Order: sequence, then C-alpha cells, then structure tokens
Amino acid sequence: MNQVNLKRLAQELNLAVSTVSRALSDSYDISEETKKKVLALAKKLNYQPNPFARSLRNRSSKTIAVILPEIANNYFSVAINGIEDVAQANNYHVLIYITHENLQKEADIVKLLLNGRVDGILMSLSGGSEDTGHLKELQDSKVPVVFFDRVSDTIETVKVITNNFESGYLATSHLITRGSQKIAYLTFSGDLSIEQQRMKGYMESVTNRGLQHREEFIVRCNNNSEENYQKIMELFSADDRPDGVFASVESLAILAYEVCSELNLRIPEDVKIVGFSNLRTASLLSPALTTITQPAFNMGQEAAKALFEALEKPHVKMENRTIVLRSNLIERRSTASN
Amino acid sequence: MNQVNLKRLAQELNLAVSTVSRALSDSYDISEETKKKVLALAKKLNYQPNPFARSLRNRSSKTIAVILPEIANNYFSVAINGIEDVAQANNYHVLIYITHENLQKEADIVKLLLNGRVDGILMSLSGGSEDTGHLKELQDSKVPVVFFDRVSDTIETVKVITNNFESGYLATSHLITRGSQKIAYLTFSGDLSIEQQRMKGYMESVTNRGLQHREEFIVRCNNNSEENYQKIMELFSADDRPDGVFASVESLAILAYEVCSELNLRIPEDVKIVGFSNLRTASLLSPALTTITQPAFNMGQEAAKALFEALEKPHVKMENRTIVLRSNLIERRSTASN
DNA sequence: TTGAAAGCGATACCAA
DNA sequence: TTGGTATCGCTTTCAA
Repeated sequence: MNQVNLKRLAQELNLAVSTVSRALSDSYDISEETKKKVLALAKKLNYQPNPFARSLRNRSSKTIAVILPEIANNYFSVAINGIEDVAQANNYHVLIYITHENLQKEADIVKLLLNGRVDGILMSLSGGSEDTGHLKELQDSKVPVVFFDRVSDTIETVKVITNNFESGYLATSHLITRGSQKIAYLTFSGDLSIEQQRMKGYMESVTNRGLQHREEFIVRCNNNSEENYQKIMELFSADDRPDGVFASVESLAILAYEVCSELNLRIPEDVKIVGFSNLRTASLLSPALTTITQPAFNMGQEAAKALFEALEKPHVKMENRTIVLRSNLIERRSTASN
Repeated sequence: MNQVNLKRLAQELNLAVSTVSRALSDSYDISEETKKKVLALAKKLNYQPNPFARSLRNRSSKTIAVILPEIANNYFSVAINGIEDVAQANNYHVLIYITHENLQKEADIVKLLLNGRVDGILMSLSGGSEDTGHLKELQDSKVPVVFFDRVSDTIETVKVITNNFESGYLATSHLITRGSQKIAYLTFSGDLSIEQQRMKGYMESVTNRGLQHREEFIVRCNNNSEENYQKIMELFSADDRPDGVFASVESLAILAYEVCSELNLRIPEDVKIVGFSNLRTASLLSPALTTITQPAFNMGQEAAKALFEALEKPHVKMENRTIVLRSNLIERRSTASN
C-alpha cells in the first residue's frame, strides 16, 4: 500500500528520514522552516506514526491493562470509567481483560502481559486463593502494578481500597441499632483480603454489641448464582432465621431481596438488609436499599494516577502504599426500625 | 536488561535466530530434535515473543478496539462482556475507548486507530450528528468496522441491532392496551438511527390506535441529567399531563420514576411506564419496571464474531449486512391496568 | 542544520 | 535441515 510513513514524507520533501523524524518531534536542531514544511505535509497526508515501530524502538507501549473479575457490575464499570478518564488524559490506551473469577485465566492473562505489551497494569483480583505464582512473577517483572478494590496482601505495591473493616463494622452496627439481633453475613469466596476485612468488621461489631456469633449465619457464596440463591433460601427458611442481613457484595443483596420476595418476608419488618453496592437505582428498589457505597470512579482514578506516577519514574521500585478512600453508608428503607 | 528474545535463545543453543524462530512456529523443515531443544529452553526461560516486533513485521496487531459512548451502563457493560468473550477465544486483545457522547472525542479516537494499532473496530456511535468525516475515513481505510446498537445508516458494513421499530411499536401498543391514552416519549438526542426507529414505532402505534399525536409529549433529552430531570418534571407538572410514558433509554425511565416519586404520582395508577432497559434489578424496583430488554451479551458476541470473520478474509470488502437480534418486552407492574 | 546508518525483535526469503 | 540477511517504521548516535 501507499502507506504514509517517514520514508514517504522524506522522499516527497527531499529530506532524510531522520530529519523528518526530528522535525516532527520538534527537535531544537531543526530549522523552523523545515519543521513547517514537514508538519504541513504530515498534516496533508494525515501521517500517523506506526505505533509498533515506535514501541519496539522506545520500549514503551503507551498502553496499560486493566484486569478485573467482571465488568457487568456497577462498581467495576464505573471504576473503569475513572481509569479511562485518567488514561485518556495521559494519551494512553487501555486494554481490558476479564477473568470471570477464574484464577487460571487471571494467571494466563498476567503471563501474556509480561512481554512488554503494556507499560503498567491495574488489577482487581479474582476470587479463589489469593496469592499464587503469577502475582509474584508480576512483582519480579519490570511491569508496575497497582491493585484496586480486591488487592493482594502479600504483593508490595500501591493499593487503592475503601475502608472495608470500618464499613463492615458500621453496616453491622447500623443493623443492630435499627433493631436486628440475629445478623447474617453474606460473602463471596472469603479468600480475598477485602472480604476478610469486611467480615472482621462484622464480627467485631457483633461481639462488641454483645450479640452471639453464629457460624450458620455466615453464608459463603460462589460464582454460581443459582447455588447462592439456594443457600440464601435455606438461611431464611430455617426456623431460627436471621432478622438482619449484611451482604458484602451487591449481587448477594439482590439475591436476598429475591428470596425475601419468594418467602413473603417483609423488608424491613421481618428482615433488614444492608449491602455493599453501587447500584444507581438502590433508592428505587422496593423497598429502597440501604447501601455502603464505594467511591468507584475515584478509586479507578486514584489507581490510574498512582500507576502513571510510577510510569514517570521507571527506575524507582513501586512503593508499598495503601490509599484508602472512604465508603458511605446511605440509609434507606430496607433498614428502617419497626 | 537480560531480555529473553530470539537472539538470546539462539546464542544459548548455538543456533541461528531464524532457526529458532521457525522451531517455535513449528515449521515443517526443522528437525524434531532441534524443535524440542528450542521449546525446552524457551519454556525454561519463559520466552514471550515481543508483540511489537511481531506486529511491525506482520502488520497485524491481534488487537481490536471497542469504541462506545459510555460504559457505566447495563447495556454496554454486558455487551463488552460478549465482545471480550469472543476476543479471548480468538486470542485477541481488546482496547476500550469511551467517547462520553462527545463527537469530537469520537473523531479523535477513530483517527488514532487508523495507523494499524488495531486490526478491527467495534463501535457504537456517540450521540450528536450521526455522520461525519471520521466515519467516512474509517470506511476508506483498511480497518474493518462493525457497528452495534447505535449504528450508522450511511456507512456500509456489518451492523448488529435490535428490532428497534417493532419494539417501539410494541411498547407503545402495550401502554395503550393497558389503558394509557396520552403517551409521552422520552428520547435522547434523536440524531441516531436507532432513536429514530424507536420513535417511528411509537408514532405509528399512536396513529394506528387512533390516538392524537402531541408534539409536547415528545421530550428530547441530552447528556445532562439535571436538565433532563427538569424537562421531565415540566412534562408531568402540566395540567394535561401524560398517563403513559415510553422511555427509549434506561436512564430516562429511571428519571421518570424519580420525578413521579417527587410529584407523588402513582405508578401505574396515574402514569404507566415502560422503558428500554437492561437493568438486572428492574423487577425489584418500586414498582417493578416493564422493560424492553435488548440481548446485550449476544449483540456484543455477534458483532465481535462478524468482525473476526472479516479479519479472516482481509481482502474482501465488508459486506453491508444488518443482523437483527430481537428484544423482549417483559411486562411488570409499572404498566398494570388500573 | 542535515544525512547516514545502526538497532529494536521477529519473520521470511534465498542460499548453502 | 540450517544459516545469513533484508525488512517492517521509527529513533538516535555519530558524522558531515
């Protein structure tokens, strides 16, 4: 094809390729006149530098990767928004990889990215055993990583999270204050650090408020929505069922609503519910759902900013720093007093 | 750095770079023995080919781009899921670009991608005047595009949409059947082909059922949520307010709910509402929202599949074909008869 | 101020 | 069956 590249520009202008290259990068030792001519022709022919040649030469891809467990989720999609925002401002490209909570897939993707395809990685861990080889490999590689939301405890780098322990404590205390005595906790795998923090908050609140800790009130869910529905159904069908529920994940709060509807349990009269959630329609649910809402957009932004800061100092090791952005408890009808 | 590249492998094995390259690509004219040795060392050193060198040489990036107006949206995030699914199966990488309904940004992004950075593009148009130079440029370039959902009327290529006209007709007829007589239509910019189709469906249903068409019942919204809220507020505050609303966009249905709540209008007794929506919690809203639901995941998949088919026949011009996937009307309480 | 040429890493052609 | 080398397009060092 009649590709527009430096050679082509150089030929048309009777200049050397190197001259054209320097003119385009506004090098100081090229005359104004030449620069003008070059820029004019480049514009006219709509010259776009070949990104691969550039990346190959410069060892920099102007691209970051975002690895996350899922995307059809109000938290993650908004977080991506924040990330993309910062990336566009820095003229970077954003690659997306979804692990679907599959650890093997996560490992494969990470391996795929260790060859320089991206300059940095933003990552939210898949469920399953947290720490495995691929994260170590990442850390040993030259590719900087910033974790957000579902962070790794063991890898030393920048992490952006919300105040999970406090939020768990707050949500549980809120339920107790509103009159719940038997509080269930719905959680995902339980391997993730953030889950553990939220649960610790729940436990500590239960204990501090003098309530009895009951193992059967902790429901560990998985990737299978139907199974989770069944588990929650069992929880609520028991004779001695909970009168309060703290869902550490949005989807589990929704399932709890569905189960209550199925069993004709009234919210909040029979069961009060609070959930971690970024659902924009939380206030329109029936009844409106009390939520712990994470600053998703901000978390994405901060994670991306931290990554770009690291990219500017390529020879400095990533510092081990945790940025905590506060979540908000937004009280609605699902936890009203009886 | 001590990068692992072909040269390094070749040196360690006392072979030529070209031999190593062919051994790794399982070329038939390399001896089994050599292949084994090469593969073993490559594995041991965790050799990953440099993607840029490869792309530069092969003129193929193994990457596609997805350009869309927004991502924090149940339709688009699920569609991306479908796209990513197919891309991963094809060992392709996915770049994401969000235009935020900004036509200029869309044009900039498209220009950025004409230099071979991606092998193909999946695109859902930003609002604003539909057809402008950047799309033409795209069509003239060698980069194949497939449109999904918000497609271009004028560019000839594969397009994946839902049955917009029919759905608009169906939604409106449904409102009429349930007793609405004065039906408002909430739409976005109105420039997009899909919006026009939906509106045509609405109009034709209104006319066919012998209702009066009223210009003031067509509310054209924009990117500004507060302004839209005001517009809808005015609509419902009028003496002769509508008793049925068809929202052609999810976010407008949500706004309608909020306005009704503010004005103490009962749904469905005072106003019935149906909206295009992929909200997973539609059934939990108060009241449950009747929706026209698009097969988002499928649409993403089909668009991606069509793109990959095109990528396999690089010298064939994209055919002008429209794939229509049907949306479903899911009836819920927001349109119950009085 | 400009030009020539080396080199980034992988591929493919031609030669041996 | 293997080796040598040109090439993709761009950047940068060295020379003029």
